[in-house]
Amino acid sequence: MSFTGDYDFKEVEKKWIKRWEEMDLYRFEPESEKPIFSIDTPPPTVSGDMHIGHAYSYTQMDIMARYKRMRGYNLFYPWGWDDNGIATELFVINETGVDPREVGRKKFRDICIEESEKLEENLERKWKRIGTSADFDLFYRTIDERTLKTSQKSFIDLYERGREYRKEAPTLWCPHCETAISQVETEDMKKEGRFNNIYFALKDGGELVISTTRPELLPACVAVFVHPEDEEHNHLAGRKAEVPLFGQEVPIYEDEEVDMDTGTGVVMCCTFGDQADIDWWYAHDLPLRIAIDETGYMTDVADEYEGMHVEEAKEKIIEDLEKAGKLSEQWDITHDVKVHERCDTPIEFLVTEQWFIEYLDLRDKYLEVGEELDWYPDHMKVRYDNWVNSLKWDWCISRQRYHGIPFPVWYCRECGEVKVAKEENLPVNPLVDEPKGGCEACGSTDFEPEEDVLDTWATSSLTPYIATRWIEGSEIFEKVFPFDLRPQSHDIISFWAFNTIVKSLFHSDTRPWDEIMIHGYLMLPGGKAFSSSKGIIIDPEEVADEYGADSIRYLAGINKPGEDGEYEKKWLKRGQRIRTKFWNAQKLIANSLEGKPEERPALKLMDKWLLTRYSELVEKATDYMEDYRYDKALQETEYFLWHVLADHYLEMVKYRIYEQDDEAAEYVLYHVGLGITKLLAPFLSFITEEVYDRIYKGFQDEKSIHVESWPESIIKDRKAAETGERVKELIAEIRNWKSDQGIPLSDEIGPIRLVTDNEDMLACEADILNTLNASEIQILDEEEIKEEAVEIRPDYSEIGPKYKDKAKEVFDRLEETDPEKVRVSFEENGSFDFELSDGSEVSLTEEEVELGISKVHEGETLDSISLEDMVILLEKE
RNA sequence: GGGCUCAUGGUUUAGAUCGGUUAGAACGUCGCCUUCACAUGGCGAAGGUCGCCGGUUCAAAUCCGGCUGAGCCCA
Repeated sequence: MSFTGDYDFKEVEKKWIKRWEEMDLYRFEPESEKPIFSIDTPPPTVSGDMHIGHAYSYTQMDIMARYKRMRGYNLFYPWGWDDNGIATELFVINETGVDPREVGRKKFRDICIEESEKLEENLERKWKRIGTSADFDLFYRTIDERTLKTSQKSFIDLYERGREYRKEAPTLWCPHCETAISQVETEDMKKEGRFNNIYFALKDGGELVISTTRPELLPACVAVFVHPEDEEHNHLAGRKAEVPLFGQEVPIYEDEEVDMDTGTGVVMCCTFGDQADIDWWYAHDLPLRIAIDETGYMTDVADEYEGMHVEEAKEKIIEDLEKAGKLSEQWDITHDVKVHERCDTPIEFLVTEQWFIEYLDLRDKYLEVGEELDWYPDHMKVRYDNWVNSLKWDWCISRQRYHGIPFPVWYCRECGEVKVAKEENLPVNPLVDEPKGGCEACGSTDFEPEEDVLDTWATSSLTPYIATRWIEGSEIFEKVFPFDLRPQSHDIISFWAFNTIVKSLFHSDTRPWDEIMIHGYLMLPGGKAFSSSKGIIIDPEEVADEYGADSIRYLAGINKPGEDGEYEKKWLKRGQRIRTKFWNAQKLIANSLEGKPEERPALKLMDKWLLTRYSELVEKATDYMEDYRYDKALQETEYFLWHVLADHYLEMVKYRIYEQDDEAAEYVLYHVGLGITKLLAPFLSFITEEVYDRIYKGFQDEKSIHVESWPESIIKDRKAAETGERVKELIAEIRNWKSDQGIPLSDEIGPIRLVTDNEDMLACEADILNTLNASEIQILDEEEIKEEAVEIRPDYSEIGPKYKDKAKEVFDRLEETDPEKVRVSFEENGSFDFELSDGSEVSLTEEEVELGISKVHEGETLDSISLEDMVILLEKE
C-alpha cells in the first residue's frame, strides 16, 4: 500500500467538511431499531460572533456524541439557536442602531429575526468548521413558530392547572430612557452622595435614627430594619415607628442582611430603593408605596411634594426635615450606585402586574430529580441542591422587553377578567391578534393585550420539548423523551438545568434527562472570559485555519471536564504534534500492509505484548468515556500511540516488515493501527477520517470512521505482557546508552551481555538484535561477575507497619549503613541485624530491604545498566 | 455574607476515590544526535519547602481541622 507525503490539514479539513455534508452522516433515523442516545444540546445565544470558548465547550459535547455514535447508538443530537431575548435584542440594537421604541415592536421583531438569521448562517459555518456532528436537520430557533407554540402551550397548561398568577412586582426601570431594563444591562458606578441621619418617632415613646442616602424615598418607606445582633437597636424589633413629614406608621423588623456598620445601623425599607428593599418586601410581605413615577417625578404618595423631580424633592425634604428638627446629621460619601449601562442614569424600580409560576411547594420533587440524575462531574449536584434549598419566592416569568415570546393573554377592558388563548389557535400575538370569543365573565369583546414577553428561561427550559416536536404530538417525542444527556455550563445550573427540570415535572411528571454533563469555560490567559456580546473574541475559524480544527478539538478534549481551561497556543501546538506523530506512524503502517489480515497468524511474543497493552488501553479508554472522562481517555490513547506503539513496537517491528513479509506483524499493525484511529476519531475527527479513507476503508464495511464501531479488546496475555515489558525496557535502555555514547542507533554494536535468572526474553532475541543492531546476546553466569551493593532501598510498606514508632530509627540507621555491609550480611547470615537505641533487636530480611546491586565483569571495563531483574553489560566504545 | 471549585518546578498540569520506593508529563530553557514513518523527530540535563498553620499516623501532595489567595454562582 502506498502512502506518502506530509499531512495538509487545511486541504483535508476543508474536504471532509464538504464530504461529510454530502454523506449525510449525522442524520437521526426515526425508523431505526438501534438504541437511541439523545442529547439536549444547548442552543448557542445569537448575540455576536462565535468565539474559541464556544469551540471548546461544544467540542467537549461533540466528543461524547461521536463516541456514542461509534458505540452504535442512533443519535438524536439536534441543533438550535437561542435568538429570543435580551442578548439578541441588544446585539441587534448595537448592530443596526435601530431604536425599538421608534420603529415599534412588530417592526423591531422583524429586524431582530432578519439580523439573527443572517448571523446564524455564519455561526453554522463556524460550528461545522470545528467538526460539530449535530444533526442540523433537527433544527429549531427559540423564536420560530414551533417554539412559540411550544412555549405558549406550556403557559396555557400551567395556567389551567392553577399554577400561574399575577401580582404586582418591581422591575428595573431607567427613568432617562423610559424603558424597562434587565439586570445584565446595569452596572455599578461610583457616585458622590450624602448620608442623612433622620429621627423617626417610636409609636410607644422615644425615637430612633435611621441612615439613608435617599430621603426623597421617605414617602415610600414601609418598614425599618435592624440587625438581630445589634445590641444597641435589637430591642426595637416588634415595635412601630412613624415616618417624619409623611406620618405613616411602619413596623420594625430584624434581619441579618442589615449592615450594622453603615451609618447608625438602622435602615429604612422603601418600595423601592435597591435590591435589598425588594428582598425584604417579598420576605416580609410588605405593602407597596410608590413615590416615584416612570419619568422620575414624585407621585401623590409624596403629598405636597407631588409633581417635583426627585432631585428637587430630595432638596426640599431635607430642608423641611431640618426645619422640623428631624435631621440629625449629614456627611458626604462615595458609594456604588446601579446605573443603566447605556446612559449612566441611576436605575429606579417600577411596579407592574406580572406573571408568576407558583412552584415552591415542589422543592422536594426537585431535590428528588437532582438525586436521580447522574451528574458529571458529580460535585456539580451540590450547586443544584443549594439553589433549590435557597429558593425564596415564585418564578417571575414576565419581562418588559420587545423581542421575545408573547404571552397568549388578553384582559377584558370591562371586568378585568384574564383571557387565555386556546391551544388550537397557537401561536398568537395578542398585540396583533384578537382573542376568539368574548369574555367568559361578562361577555365583552373589548380586550387589552398583555404587552410583556415571557422570560427566556420559560422558553429555553422547554428545549427537550421543542427539539422533539412535542407540540405536534410527534412520535419522536414519545421515542426520545426523557433525553439521555443534557450538556451545559456550570453558571446556569440554577437557570437552565433547574427550570428545565421544573417544566418537565409539570408537563411530563418525570425528569427531562438521565445524565447531565457540566462543562467549564475556556478563559483568556489571566482568567478573563470570552464574550460574544462584549466583543471579547478569538475567532475559531481563524484558529482552525492556522492550527487546524483537530488542534482545537485536542485542546477541548485534553482539558478536565467541568473545569475552566486556559486558552494557550501550546495546547494547539501539542495538538499538531500528536497529529503529525499519528500521521507518520500510520504512514509506516500503511507501507507495511498488503491488505487486511483476516485470520490471526501465529504471533510472536512482542506481538502479544503490544496487543495486550492495546487491549488494556481500549478497556481503560472505554471506561473513561463511559464516565465522561474523555480527557483521561485521550491522555491514555496519546501515551499509547507515542510511547508504546511508536517509540517501541514500530522500532522493533521494522526489521520484520522491511526484510520479510511478516504476517503476524501485519496482523498487529492493521488492527492496532485501525483501533488507534478509532480511539482518536472523537477527538481528531478530521485526520482520523483521512487516514481511514486512505488505509482502512477499502477493507471495512463503513463509509466513514465516524460510523465505525468502537474498538474492542483483542487479546490479553499477562505472561507475554510481562516479558514483553522487560524486553521493551532492555531495548530502550540500550538505545539510551547508544545515544549517550554518541553511537547512531543504526550503527552496529558488539555483544550484549546479560546477567539474569530470567531468560524468557531470549524468545525475543531476534527483536533485540535487529532493533539494536547488535551482534549477539551472551548470558553470563553470576560467578563471572563481581557483585557490589551500591544502594539500600528499604520497603517502607513492610518495615513501617512491623516496627511502628521505631520505624523511623530503622530507616535512619539504614541510611547511614554501607550497602556492602548489608549485602555481605545477607549473604552470610540471611539477614541484617542491629540494635536500636532502646536496646531492642532489629532483624531485616531481603524481602524488607532491597539492594541496588552493581555487577562488574572481571578484567573488562564494561558499562553496566541495572534493571529490576537483570544487569546489562556493554563494551565501552 | 453564603455555596461550589481551584492552589504541585519559569508556565500549564497528572497524581488525591485507595497514605508507602526516586511526585509523572507537556511547554519553555540548556546540551548532544541527521538513524531508512516522523528534526512538527530522538536522547539527556537543570529546575519542586506539593499555598500557609496545626492534627491523625511508624509514614501525608494524599486523610482531618483552621487560615490565605483566585475563579464562578447566589445574595
